[in-house]
Amino acid sequence: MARPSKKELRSEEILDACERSIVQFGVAGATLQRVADESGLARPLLHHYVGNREDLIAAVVVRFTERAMAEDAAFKQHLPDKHRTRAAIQLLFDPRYASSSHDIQLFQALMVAAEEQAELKVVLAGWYQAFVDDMEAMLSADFPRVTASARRAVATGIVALYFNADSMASLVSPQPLFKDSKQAALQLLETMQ
Amino acid sequence: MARPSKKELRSEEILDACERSIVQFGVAGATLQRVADESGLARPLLHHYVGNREDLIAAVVVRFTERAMAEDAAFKQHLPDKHRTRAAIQLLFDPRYASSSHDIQLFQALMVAAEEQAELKVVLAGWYQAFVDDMEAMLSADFPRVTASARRAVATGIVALYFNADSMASLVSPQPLFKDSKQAALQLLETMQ
DNA sequence: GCATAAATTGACAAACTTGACAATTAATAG
DNA sequence: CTATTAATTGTCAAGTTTGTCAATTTATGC
Repeated sequence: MARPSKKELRSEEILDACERSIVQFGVAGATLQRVADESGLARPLLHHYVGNREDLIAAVVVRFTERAMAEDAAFKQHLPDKHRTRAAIQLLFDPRYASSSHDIQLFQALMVAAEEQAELKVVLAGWYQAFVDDMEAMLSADFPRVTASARRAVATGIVALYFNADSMASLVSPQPLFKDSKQAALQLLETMQ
Repeated sequence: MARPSKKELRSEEILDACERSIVQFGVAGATLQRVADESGLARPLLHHYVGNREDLIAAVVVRFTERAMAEDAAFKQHLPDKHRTRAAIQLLFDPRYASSSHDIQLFQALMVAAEEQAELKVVLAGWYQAFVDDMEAMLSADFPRVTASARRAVATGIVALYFNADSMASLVSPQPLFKDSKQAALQLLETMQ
Protein backbone atom coordinates (compact mmCIF):
# COMPACT_ATOMS: atom_id res chain seq x y z
CA MET A 1 0.00 0.00 0.00
CA ALA A 2 2.21 2.77 1.25
CA ARG A 3 5.08 3.78 3.44
CA PRO A 4 4.88 2.18 6.89
CA SER A 5 3.96 4.44 9.79
CA LYS A 6 6.51 5.32 12.44
CA LYS A 7 3.90 6.94 14.60
CA GLU A 8 4.41 4.59 17.55
CA LEU A 9 8.19 4.74 17.48
CA ARG A 10 8.42 8.47 16.89
CA SER A 11 5.80 9.27 19.49
CA GLU A 12 7.77 7.36 22.09
CA GLU A 13 10.99 9.09 21.11
CA ILE A 14 9.30 12.46 21.35
CA LEU A 15 7.78 11.71 24.74
CA ASP A 16 11.16 10.45 25.98
CA ALA A 17 12.80 13.68 24.85
CA CYS A 18 10.01 15.71 26.38
CA GLU A 19 10.43 13.96 29.72
CA ARG A 20 14.15 14.63 29.72
CA SER A 21 13.51 18.28 28.87
CA ILE A 22 10.95 18.59 31.66
CA VAL A 23 13.33 17.05 34.18
CA GLN A 24 16.06 19.45 33.09
CA PHE A 25 14.17 22.70 32.54
CA GLY A 26 10.79 22.21 34.18
CA VAL A 27 7.47 22.03 32.35
CA ALA A 28 7.49 25.70 31.39
CA GLY A 29 11.08 25.41 30.22
CA ALA A 30 10.46 22.40 28.02
CA THR A 31 9.98 24.32 24.78
CA LEU A 32 9.15 22.55 21.54
CA GLN A 33 12.54 23.53 20.17
CA ARG A 34 14.32 21.90 23.09
CA VAL A 35 12.24 18.76 22.80
CA ALA A 36 12.95 18.68 19.07
CA ASP A 37 16.69 19.08 19.63
CA GLU A 38 16.64 16.49 22.41
CA SER A 39 14.83 14.00 20.19
CA GLY A 40 16.87 14.74 17.09
CA LEU A 41 13.72 15.43 15.09
CA ALA A 42 12.59 18.58 13.36
CA ARG A 43 10.14 20.67 15.32
CA PRO A 44 7.21 20.31 12.91
CA LEU A 45 7.41 16.56 13.45
CA LEU A 46 6.36 17.00 17.05
CA HIS A 47 3.19 18.51 15.74
CA HIS A 48 2.80 15.82 13.14
CA TYR A 49 3.08 12.95 15.60
CA VAL A 50 1.81 14.19 18.95
CA GLY A 51 0.04 17.49 18.42
CA ASN A 52 0.50 20.92 19.92
CA ARG A 53 2.35 21.71 23.13
CA GLU A 54 -0.63 21.13 25.34
CA ASP A 55 -1.18 17.70 23.79
CA LEU A 56 2.50 16.91 24.29
CA ILE A 57 2.51 17.68 28.00
CA ALA A 58 -0.77 15.82 28.46
CA ALA A 59 0.66 12.79 26.67
CA VAL A 60 3.70 12.82 28.94
CA VAL A 61 1.45 12.85 31.98
CA VAL A 62 -0.69 10.00 30.68
CA ARG A 63 2.30 7.87 29.82
CA PHE A 64 3.93 8.63 33.15
CA THR A 65 0.94 7.40 35.13
CA GLU A 66 0.57 4.30 32.99
CA ARG A 67 4.25 3.46 33.31
CA ALA A 68 4.19 4.13 37.03
CA MET A 69 1.28 1.78 37.52
CA ALA A 70 2.93 -0.93 35.43
CA GLU A 71 6.23 -0.60 37.30
CA ASP A 72 4.36 -0.67 40.56
CA ALA A 73 2.63 -3.91 39.60
CA ALA A 74 5.92 -5.46 38.49
CA PHE A 75 7.53 -4.31 41.72
CA LYS A 76 4.90 -6.01 43.83
CA GLN A 77 5.32 -9.21 41.81
CA HIS A 78 8.96 -9.42 42.82
CA LEU A 79 8.20 -9.36 46.53
CA PRO A 80 8.13 -12.53 48.65
CA ASP A 81 5.07 -13.67 50.56
CA LYS A 82 6.45 -12.96 53.99
CA HIS A 83 8.23 -9.86 55.24
CA ARG A 84 7.19 -8.02 52.12
CA THR A 85 7.74 -4.57 53.55
CA ARG A 86 11.30 -5.35 54.50
CA ALA A 87 11.98 -6.71 51.04
CA ALA A 88 10.37 -3.64 49.51
CA ILE A 89 12.63 -1.36 51.51
CA GLN A 90 15.67 -3.32 50.38
CA LEU A 91 14.68 -2.70 46.79
CA LEU A 92 13.49 0.89 47.09
CA PHE A 93 16.68 2.11 48.72
CA ASP A 94 19.09 0.13 46.61
CA PRO A 95 21.11 2.67 44.62
CA ARG A 96 21.46 0.14 41.81
CA TYR A 97 17.70 -0.08 41.52
CA ALA A 98 17.51 3.73 41.38
CA SER A 99 16.19 3.56 37.85
CA SER A 100 13.09 5.26 39.16
CA SER A 101 15.08 8.39 40.00
CA HIS A 102 14.03 9.83 36.68
CA ASP A 103 10.39 9.21 37.51
CA ILE A 104 10.72 10.96 40.84
CA GLN A 105 12.39 13.96 39.23
CA LEU A 106 9.69 14.05 36.60
CA PHE A 107 7.12 13.85 39.36
CA GLN A 108 8.69 16.82 41.14
CA ALA A 109 8.70 18.91 37.99
CA LEU A 110 5.07 18.03 37.31
CA MET A 111 4.24 18.92 40.91
CA VAL A 112 5.43 22.47 40.29
CA ALA A 113 3.36 22.71 37.13
CA ALA A 114 0.35 21.24 38.92
CA GLU A 115 0.11 24.41 40.95
CA GLU A 116 -1.74 25.98 38.05
CA GLN A 117 -3.37 22.84 36.64
CA ALA A 118 -6.05 21.35 38.79
CA GLU A 119 -6.43 18.15 36.74
CA LEU A 120 -2.72 17.45 36.99
CA LYS A 121 -2.95 17.79 40.74
CA VAL A 122 -5.59 15.06 40.80
CA VAL A 123 -3.46 12.72 38.70
CA LEU A 124 -0.33 13.22 40.79
CA ALA A 125 -2.25 12.92 44.03
CA GLY A 126 -3.62 9.62 42.75
CA TRP A 127 -0.16 8.27 42.08
CA TYR A 128 1.16 9.34 45.47
CA GLN A 129 -1.87 7.91 47.21
CA ALA A 130 -1.52 4.60 45.37
CA PHE A 131 2.07 4.43 46.52
CA VAL A 132 1.14 4.97 50.14
CA ASP A 133 -1.80 2.58 49.88
CA ASP A 134 0.42 -0.15 48.48
CA MET A 135 2.87 0.30 51.28
CA GLU A 136 0.07 0.22 53.78
CA ALA A 137 -1.26 -3.01 52.26
CA MET A 138 2.16 -4.63 52.65
CA LEU A 139 2.28 -3.57 56.27
CA SER A 140 -1.20 -4.99 56.80
CA ALA A 141 -0.09 -8.32 55.44
CA ASP A 142 3.13 -8.35 57.46
CA PHE A 143 1.69 -6.99 60.71
CA PRO A 144 -2.01 -7.79 60.85
CA ARG A 145 -2.35 -6.92 64.53
CA VAL A 146 -1.00 -3.39 64.40
CA THR A 147 -3.40 -0.45 64.52
CA ALA A 148 -4.39 1.20 61.26
CA SER A 149 -3.06 4.49 62.58
CA ALA A 150 0.44 3.12 63.14
CA ARG A 151 0.36 1.42 59.73
CA ARG A 152 -0.53 4.64 57.94
CA ALA A 153 2.17 6.53 59.80
CA VAL A 154 4.86 4.01 58.87
CA ALA A 155 3.66 3.81 55.26
CA THR A 156 3.74 7.61 55.03
CA GLY A 157 7.22 7.63 56.49
CA ILE A 158 8.69 5.03 54.15
CA VAL A 159 7.24 6.75 51.09
CA ALA A 160 8.49 10.13 52.30
CA LEU A 161 11.98 8.70 52.77
CA TYR A 162 11.93 7.12 49.34
CA PHE A 163 10.77 10.30 47.59
CA ASN A 164 13.21 12.42 49.53
CA ALA A 165 16.18 10.16 48.82
CA ASP A 166 15.49 10.04 45.09
CA SER A 167 14.90 13.76 44.74
CA MET A 168 17.85 14.86 46.88
CA ALA A 169 20.18 12.37 45.24
CA SER A 170 21.05 14.96 42.59
CA LEU A 171 22.00 17.50 45.28
CA VAL A 172 24.04 15.63 47.87
CA SER A 173 26.13 12.50 47.60
CA PRO A 174 23.66 9.67 46.99
CA GLN A 175 25.48 6.84 48.76
CA PRO A 176 25.18 8.09 52.34
CA LEU A 177 21.75 9.54 51.61
CA PHE A 178 20.37 6.20 50.45
CA LYS A 179 22.09 4.41 53.30
CA ASP A 180 20.68 6.74 55.96
CA SER A 181 17.24 6.73 54.35
CA LYS A 182 17.20 2.96 54.24
CA GLN A 183 18.23 2.69 57.86
CA ALA A 184 15.54 5.18 58.86
CA ALA A 185 12.95 3.17 56.94
CA LEU A 186 14.05 -0.02 58.67
CA GLN A 187 14.01 1.63 62.08
CA LEU A 188 10.53 2.86 61.31
CA LEU A 189 9.55 -0.64 60.38
CA GLU A 190 10.88 -1.89 63.72
CA THR A 191 8.27 0.17 65.53
CA MET A 192 5.57 -2.08 64.08
CA GLN A 193 6.46 -4.94 66.39
CA MET B 1 17.75 66.81 48.70
CA ALA B 2 15.43 64.92 46.44
CA ARG B 3 12.68 62.42 46.14
CA PRO B 4 13.09 59.58 48.68
CA SER B 5 14.11 56.24 47.30
CA LYS B 6 11.69 53.31 47.38
CA LYS B 7 14.37 50.92 46.34
CA GLU B 8 14.19 48.79 49.46
CA LEU B 9 10.41 48.61 49.52
CA ARG B 10 9.99 48.03 45.81
CA SER B 11 12.75 45.46 45.64
CA GLU B 12 11.05 43.44 48.37
CA GLU B 13 7.70 43.68 46.59
CA ILE B 14 9.28 42.54 43.37
CA LEU B 15 11.06 39.62 44.99
CA ASP B 16 7.83 38.64 46.75
CA ALA B 17 6.01 38.67 43.43
CA CYS B 18 8.81 36.74 41.80
CA GLU B 19 8.68 34.06 44.48
CA ARG B 20 4.94 33.68 44.05
CA SER B 21 5.39 33.42 40.29
CA ILE B 22 8.11 30.81 40.68
CA VAL B 23 5.96 28.75 43.03
CA GLN B 24 3.08 28.91 40.58
CA PHE B 25 4.81 28.57 37.22
CA GLY B 26 8.30 27.32 37.98
CA VAL B 27 11.49 29.28 37.41
CA ALA B 28 11.27 29.11 33.61
CA GLY B 29 7.61 30.12 33.77
CA ALA B 30 8.21 33.17 35.93
CA THR B 31 8.40 35.68 33.10
CA LEU B 32 9.06 39.35 33.77
CA GLN B 33 5.55 40.19 32.63
CA ARG B 34 4.04 37.79 35.16
CA VAL B 35 6.22 39.12 37.95
CA ALA B 36 5.27 42.66 36.96
CA ASP B 37 1.55 41.80 36.96
CA GLU B 38 1.89 39.92 40.25
CA SER B 39 3.64 42.88 41.88
CA GLY B 40 1.35 45.49 40.36
CA LEU B 41 4.31 47.36 38.92
CA ALA B 42 5.18 48.15 35.33
CA ARG B 43 7.70 45.82 33.76
CA PRO B 44 10.45 48.39 33.25
CA LEU B 45 10.45 48.96 36.99
CA LEU B 46 11.74 45.45 37.56
CA HIS B 47 14.74 46.43 35.52
CA HIS B 48 15.06 49.72 37.33
CA TYR B 49 15.06 48.22 40.82
CA VAL B 50 16.50 44.73 40.56
CA GLY B 51 18.13 44.35 37.16
CA ASN B 52 17.64 41.86 34.38
CA ARG B 53 15.99 38.48 34.68
CA GLU B 54 19.12 36.70 35.74
CA ASP B 55 19.69 39.23 38.52
CA LEU B 56 16.10 38.79 39.61
CA ILE B 57 16.31 35.02 39.98
CA ALA B 58 19.67 35.32 41.71
CA ALA B 59 18.23 37.85 44.15
CA VAL B 60 15.36 35.51 44.97
CA VAL B 61 17.82 32.71 45.71
CA VAL B 62 19.97 34.92 47.93
CA ARG B 63 16.99 36.22 49.87
CA PHE B 64 15.58 32.72 50.22
CA THR B 65 18.74 31.35 51.79
CA GLU B 66 19.09 34.35 54.11
CA ARG B 67 15.48 34.09 55.22
CA ALA B 68 15.77 30.35 55.67
CA MET B 69 18.81 30.73 57.88
CA ALA B 70 17.14 33.46 59.95
CA GLU B 71 13.98 31.39 60.40
CA ASP B 72 16.06 28.42 61.32
CA ALA B 73 17.88 30.38 64.01
CA ALA B 74 14.59 31.73 65.35
CA PHE B 75 13.15 28.24 65.33
CA LYS B 76 15.99 26.88 67.41
CA GLN B 77 15.58 29.73 69.89
CA HIS B 78 12.02 28.62 70.60
CA LEU B 79 13.04 25.14 71.62
CA PRO B 80 13.40 24.07 75.27
CA ASP B 81 16.63 22.76 76.74
CA LYS B 82 15.43 19.20 77.16
CA HIS B 83 13.60 16.99 74.68
CA ARG B 84 14.37 19.44 71.95
CA THR B 85 13.75 17.02 69.11
CA ARG B 86 10.29 16.17 70.37
CA ALA B 87 9.46 19.86 70.69
CA ALA B 88 10.84 20.48 67.20
CA ILE B 89 8.60 17.77 65.76
CA GLN B 90 5.58 19.28 67.50
CA LEU B 91 6.32 22.57 65.77
CA LEU B 92 7.35 21.26 62.35
CA PHE B 93 4.20 19.18 61.88
CA ASP B 94 1.77 21.68 63.32
CA PRO B 95 -0.51 22.72 60.42
CA ARG B 96 -0.90 26.14 62.03
CA TYR B 97 2.84 26.67 61.88
CA ALA B 98 2.83 25.68 58.21
CA SER B 99 3.94 29.17 57.23
CA SER B 100 7.02 27.54 55.79
CA SER B 101 4.93 25.72 53.19
CA HIS B 102 5.71 28.51 50.75
CA ASP B 103 9.42 28.08 51.36
CA ILE B 104 9.23 24.36 50.70
CA GLN B 105 7.33 24.91 47.46
CA LEU B 106 9.86 27.53 46.44
CA PHE B 107 12.61 25.08 47.28
CA GLN B 108 11.03 22.42 45.08
CA ALA B 109 10.72 24.80 42.15
CA LEU B 110 14.35 25.88 42.58
CA MET B 111 15.36 22.21 42.75
CA VAL B 112 13.98 21.68 39.26
CA ALA B 113 15.83 24.72 37.96
CA ALA B 114 19.00 23.60 39.72
CA GLU B 115 19.21 20.70 37.31
CA GLU B 116 20.84 23.09 34.84
CA GLN B 117 22.48 25.46 37.30
CA ALA B 118 25.38 24.01 39.20
CA GLU B 119 25.76 26.95 41.60
CA LEU B 120 22.11 26.73 42.57
CA LYS B 121 22.57 23.07 43.35
CA VAL B 122 25.31 23.95 45.81
CA VAL B 123 23.16 26.55 47.54
CA LEU B 124 20.15 24.26 47.87
CA ALA B 125 22.29 21.36 49.00
CA GLY B 126 23.71 23.63 51.68
CA TRP B 127 20.29 24.49 52.98
CA TYR B 128 19.14 20.89 53.05
CA GLN B 129 22.34 19.78 54.72
CA ALA B 130 22.01 22.52 57.36
CA PHE B 131 18.52 21.28 58.07
CA VAL B 132 19.67 17.72 58.59
CA ASP B 133 22.69 18.83 60.61
CA ASP B 134 20.51 20.88 62.94
CA MET B 135 18.22 17.94 63.49
CA GLU B 136 21.19 15.72 64.15
CA ALA B 137 22.57 18.21 66.67
CA MET B 138 19.27 18.16 68.55
CA LEU B 139 19.33 14.40 68.62
CA SER B 140 22.90 14.47 69.91
CA ALA B 141 21.87 16.72 72.76
CA ASP B 142 18.78 14.66 73.60
CA PHE B 143 20.36 11.22 73.17
CA PRO B 144 24.11 11.50 73.76
CA ARG B 145 24.64 7.75 73.96
CA VAL B 146 23.11 6.75 70.65
CA THR B 147 25.37 5.86 67.73
CA ALA B 148 26.07 8.50 65.13
CA SER B 149 24.68 6.20 62.48
CA ALA B 150 21.30 5.92 64.15
CA ARG B 151 21.24 9.66 64.76
CA ARG B 152 21.87 10.45 61.12
CA ALA B 153 19.20 8.00 60.03
CA VAL B 154 16.58 9.51 62.32
CA ALA B 155 17.55 13.06 61.37
CA THR B 156 17.28 12.16 57.70
CA GLY B 157 13.90 10.58 58.33
CA ILE B 158 12.41 13.53 60.20
CA VAL B 159 13.57 16.00 57.58
CA ALA B 160 12.25 13.78 54.78
CA LEU B 161 8.87 13.58 56.50
CA TYR B 162 8.78 17.33 56.99
CA PHE B 163 9.67 18.11 53.37
CA ASN B 164 7.27 15.51 52.08
CA ALA B 165 4.37 16.72 54.21
CA ASP B 166 4.81 20.34 53.19
CA SER B 167 5.21 19.59 49.50
CA MET B 168 2.35 17.08 49.28
CA ALA B 169 0.04 19.30 51.30
CA SER B 170 -1.13 21.00 48.12
CA LEU B 171 -2.01 17.64 46.55
CA VAL B 172 -3.80 15.64 49.22
CA SER B 173 -5.76 16.73 52.28
CA PRO B 174 -3.19 18.25 54.63
CA GLN B 175 -4.77 17.32 57.98
CA PRO B 176 -4.29 13.54 57.80
CA LEU B 177 -0.98 13.98 56.00
CA PHE B 178 0.47 16.14 58.75
CA LYS B 179 -0.99 13.88 61.40
CA ASP B 180 0.49 10.73 59.88
CA SER B 181 3.81 12.42 59.19
CA LYS B 182 4.02 13.66 62.75
CA GLN B 183 3.24 10.23 64.15
CA ALA B 184 5.88 8.67 61.91
CA ALA B 185 8.43 11.24 63.08
CA LEU B 186 7.60 10.49 66.70
CA GLN B 187 7.79 6.74 66.15
CA LEU B 188 11.15 7.25 64.51
CA LEU B 189 12.23 9.26 67.52
CA GLU B 190 11.17 6.38 69.78
CA THR B 191 13.79 4.16 68.20
CA MET B 192 16.50 6.34 69.74
CA GLN B 193 15.88 4.97 73.21
C1' DG C 1 8.49 1.28 -12.61
C1' DC C 2 4.41 3.46 -10.57
C1' DA C 3 0.85 4.85 -7.58
C1' DT C 4 0.13 5.70 -2.79
C1' DA C 5 0.51 7.09 1.75
C1' DA C 6 3.39 8.62 5.08
C1' DA C 7 7.64 10.99 6.62
C1' DT C 8 10.26 14.96 6.38
C1' DT C 9 11.67 19.65 5.34
C1' DG C 10 11.45 24.67 4.74
C1' DA C 11 9.31 28.69 5.53
C1' DC C 12 6.14 32.13 7.33
C1' DA C 13 3.06 34.85 10.52
C1' DA C 14 1.46 35.86 15.11
C1' DA C 15 2.32 36.17 19.81
C1' DC C 16 5.39 36.46 23.54
C1' DT C 17 9.69 37.76 26.00
C1' DT C 18 13.56 40.39 27.00
C1' DG C 19 16.50 44.38 27.13
C1' DA C 20 16.99 49.13 26.59
C1' DC C 21 16.19 54.07 26.68
C1' DA C 22 14.05 58.55 26.30
C1' DA C 23 10.41 61.28 28.23
C1' DT C 24 7.53 62.38 31.89
C1' DT C 25 5.91 62.78 36.55
C1' DA C 26 6.50 63.23 41.51
C1' DA C 27 8.54 64.29 45.96
C1' DT C 28 11.84 66.51 48.78
C1' DA C 29 15.46 70.14 50.43
C1' DG C 30 16.67 74.63 50.45
C1' DC D 1 9.33 78.46 44.05
C1' DT D 2 13.10 75.92 42.24
C1' DA D 3 16.61 72.68 41.63
C1' DT D 4 17.48 67.94 42.23
C1' DT D 5 16.91 63.29 42.29
C1' DA D 6 14.28 59.33 41.86
C1' DA D 7 9.98 57.03 40.34
C1' DT D 8 7.22 56.00 36.59
C1' DT D 9 5.58 55.52 31.89
C1' DG D 10 5.70 54.67 26.93
C1' DT D 11 7.85 52.69 23.33
C1' DC D 12 10.82 50.12 20.33
C1' DA D 13 13.98 46.54 18.43
C1' DA D 14 15.79 41.88 18.66
C1' DG D 15 15.18 37.29 19.68
C1' DT D 16 12.28 33.26 20.90
C1' DT D 17 8.30 30.31 20.77
C1' DT D 18 4.32 28.50 18.76
C1' DG D 19 1.13 27.16 15.18
C1' DT D 20 0.47 26.22 10.41
C1' DC D 21 1.01 24.69 5.71
C1' DA D 22 2.72 23.79 1.28
C1' DA D 23 6.35 21.27 -0.96
C1' DT D 24 9.38 17.52 -1.11
C1' DT D 25 11.29 13.11 -0.16
C1' DT D 26 10.91 8.25 0.97
C1' DA D 27 9.32 3.57 1.44
C1' DT D 28 6.06 0.14 0.32
C1' DG D 29 2.54 -2.87 -2.55
C1' DC D 30 1.25 -3.95 -6.97
